[in-house]
Amino acid sequence: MPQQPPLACQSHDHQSCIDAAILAAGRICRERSVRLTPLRQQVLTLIWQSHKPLGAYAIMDMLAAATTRRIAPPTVYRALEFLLEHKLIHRINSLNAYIGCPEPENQHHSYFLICSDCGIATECPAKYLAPAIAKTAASAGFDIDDQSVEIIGRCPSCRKR
Amino acid sequence: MPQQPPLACQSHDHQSCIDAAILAAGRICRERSVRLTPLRQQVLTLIWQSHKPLGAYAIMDMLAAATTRRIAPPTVYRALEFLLEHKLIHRINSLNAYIGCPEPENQHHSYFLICSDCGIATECPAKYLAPAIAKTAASAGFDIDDQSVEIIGRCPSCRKR
DNA sequence: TCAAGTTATGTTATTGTATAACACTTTTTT
DNA sequence: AAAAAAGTGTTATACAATAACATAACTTGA
Ligand SMILES: [Zn+2]
Ligand SMILES: [Zn+2]
Ligand SMILES: [Zn+2]
Ligand SMILES: [Zn+2]
Repeated sequence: MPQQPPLACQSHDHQSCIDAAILAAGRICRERSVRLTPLRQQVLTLIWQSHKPLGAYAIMDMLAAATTRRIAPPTVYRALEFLLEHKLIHRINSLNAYIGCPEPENQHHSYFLICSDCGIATECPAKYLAPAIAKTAASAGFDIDDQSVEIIGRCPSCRKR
Repeated sequence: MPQQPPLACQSHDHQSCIDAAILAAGRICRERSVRLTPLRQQVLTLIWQSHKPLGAYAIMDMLAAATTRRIAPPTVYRALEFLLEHKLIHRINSLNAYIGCPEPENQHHSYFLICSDCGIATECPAKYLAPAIAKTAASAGFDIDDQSVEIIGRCPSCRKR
């Protein structure tokens, strides 16, 4: 089996990840006639500071630090809600945290590999998972609305150490 | 594909689900020389009152109602921790809720089908999912520690209506 | 059997996560 | 410009989980 360590686990030009995410968000919002307001863009940018899922309260603190005034939870949660709705970010249920979607323009389900060592979470290919989930649900007569797959373990980089 | 609606979604003799769970829990605890105290058994029984995942605070309220005195969170969380440790219950991350394991004596990963209509959650067969997850992780060079699969949708009973 | 050690539960306080309700401002529409 | 809609601010509160320490109950081994 060919091993393909996720980009996020390798050292890479991360600024281009951020730039691409902001550009894509702009395109999507323009296309859908919804507003990528300064606050929403700022939250998205904060989330994209790394490939590690970020909690709502961490985002709150970063916003407060950046603007030098208090930011209340609803402000953050509304921005998160918007970003989730347009699939610009995903929620990692097992961590109560949020992470940027690297391909918001391609509709897809998000399956995650999460390293418990370095904290990086990466979306993993649907190749095997999507059909397995479809078959599992079908065999039980279930209609799928949404799905959450979170695989916790150690990423290739952390395994080496 | 043969359709096999989960037992939990059909009308069935649920008392026998409860009895079986308590019996199995007793066997397991005896075998491992750990104590299924009255509190732990009571919490397990409450969780088994239905096939719907139950939140910690709901359990707290039910305990308080049953004993007519206040029960504090740690009391419940410690019981939950014990039951989780021995795999007598599972946690549903997307709901912050807990559900009984129907086969605690067979070691297995727990994959869930959750009906957003009636609230019932059922463990689904690992047949397709386990190898798909293994392949996905292997192809990314990940070492798996733990996994969480939660498929949200509509169960066969709710689809009919 | 009784003291010592261990395990379990009680209690109070606090931290972390998320939403409700209402006020105010900005943007869009007519 | 007025009305409507969308977004943000603010306060309060609900829900989820843990920390720290006190007390009670069981186990163990002289
Ligand atoms: Zn990057
Ligand atoms: Zn790692
Ligand atoms: Zn049943
Ligand atoms: Zn249902």
